[in-house]
Amino acid sequence: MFQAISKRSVSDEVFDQLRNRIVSRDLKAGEELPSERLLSEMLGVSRNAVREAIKRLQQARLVEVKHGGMTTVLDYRIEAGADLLPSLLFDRQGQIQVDVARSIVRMRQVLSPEIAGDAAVYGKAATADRLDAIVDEMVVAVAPAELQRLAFEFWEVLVDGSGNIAYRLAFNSLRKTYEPIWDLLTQMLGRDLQKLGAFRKLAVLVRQGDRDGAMHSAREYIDGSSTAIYQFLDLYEQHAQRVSKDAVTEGQ
Amino acid sequence: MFQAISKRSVSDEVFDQLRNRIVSRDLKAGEELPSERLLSEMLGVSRNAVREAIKRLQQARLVEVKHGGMTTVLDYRIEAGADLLPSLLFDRQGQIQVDVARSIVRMRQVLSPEIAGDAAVYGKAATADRLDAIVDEMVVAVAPAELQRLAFEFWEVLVDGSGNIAYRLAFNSLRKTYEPIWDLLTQMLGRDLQKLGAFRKLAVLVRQGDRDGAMHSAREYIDGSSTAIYQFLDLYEQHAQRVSKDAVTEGQ
DNA sequence: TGCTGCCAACTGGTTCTACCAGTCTATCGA
DNA sequence: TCGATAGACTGGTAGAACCAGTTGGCAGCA
Repeated sequence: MFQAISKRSVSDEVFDQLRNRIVSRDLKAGEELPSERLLSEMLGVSRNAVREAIKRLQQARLVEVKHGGMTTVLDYRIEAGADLLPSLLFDRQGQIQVDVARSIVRMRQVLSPEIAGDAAVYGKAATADRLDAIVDEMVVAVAPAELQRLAFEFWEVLVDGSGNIAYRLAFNSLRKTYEPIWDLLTQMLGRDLQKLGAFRKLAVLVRQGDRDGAMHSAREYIDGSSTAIYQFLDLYEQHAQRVSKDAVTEGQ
Repeated sequence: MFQAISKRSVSDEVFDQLRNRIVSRDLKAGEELPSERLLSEMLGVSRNAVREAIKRLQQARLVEVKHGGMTTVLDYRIEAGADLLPSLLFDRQGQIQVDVARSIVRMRQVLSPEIAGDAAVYGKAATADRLDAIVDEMVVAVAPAELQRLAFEFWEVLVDGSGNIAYRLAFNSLRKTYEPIWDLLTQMLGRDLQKLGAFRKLAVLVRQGDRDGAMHSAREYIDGSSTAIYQFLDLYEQHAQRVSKDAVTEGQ
């Protein structure tokens, strides 16, 4: 009914604005940011807020700060970490960057079988128990949104079971990236989420410690759902091109 | 001879201290941080510096800040991104966290063949040219350190060639993680870096657009160097256990 | 008794001002 | 011409004052 009011802080606003200008190449690598005092004046905020934003840009390795000198923009493709992905997924018009989306899906596609395999080897009975419990919930779930939530939780448990902290943190970054298009994903994955047999089978293989079996089974499922997303992205791309072409035509 | 004096800013110091307390479970998930005013008093710094540090913790998803309420610690294993890896690699005594290191090597091992395969498909001639140029340099390189630099640059070019921004940013995170143990890596990889034939072959396969060949060749090489690292980590682990056991014995 | 509303004492959010500490450059003197 | 230096930038730090949410207790009313 009512939804919480999002009250973004001033420094968050400054951070977003600067970050967007950097990832959109509006501010190119090597260029210098205006001085803190100038920025605070231009944006109508305190120098404090600007400093907090720049500290965060520095942490994200989007800029380099030098005491006494100017703050310069870095090449985010070389320096930035996976935490930048969410802000790369959409362009300034709010359109999905199809190549970015494809990259993310591909990485998930590649990592998932390995995660399942490692979970089969290193996961304890507790992992298999949790997986079974989730599948049990999926069986009685009706709403696609609920099914999707459980499916993603299934993978989170597998990631946990793999005992690999690098997988875990990388998956966290991916999760943060597709959270904004959660509902869209529900539509894309509709059919694949119905394949409860695949989930059940995977849970069994993990319990049996069958590395190859789990990998194969995981690959089979994840390839399917990845293909569904790729197909959507292809359509989205064609649609976006057609729209932008129309816009050009109208402009003439 | 002389090395630059690291003049860490106050807020960096505060950030590091709080982050370390969180990743070492000294501050557990759900616990509350002292208020900004109290923290600034305890640490003997301005509230300004504390705020900058907390803003960064917030960005790293290590804490949750609520206007009017207390700032609480989050579970970094669930929330944090891959950028946290560097600070997980060492414990408080400066010892390598072997399981974290293994995780990172494993992820690199899994991603690398896929990256090589994608680079073979999506990389242009320019990618193959750059790879050849690097191998040419490797042939005349003598110092192991120089060889290692070139080998890692080789992989960076492959990641670029794959055209996958998610791979790119994930690799950036991994790179930042093993930068602190760069010299140690030189020792571990000594023999594998001599395998110039493997690099040359990979470059050729990428130029030919041979996806499966590039993947296979990359897997062959990366499995070898990964094994070398795993073996070192096993020894390191045994040594660390022996030392800690001795320490206990001495304490008796 | 139990609910409502308000107030006080916290919390983080924001803005100033003043000053410290590096870096760069133009200018002046040897 | 060269080099030292003064001044005008840059970011770094501190502190005070105030705004803005949250919480809990207390007074007052039903």
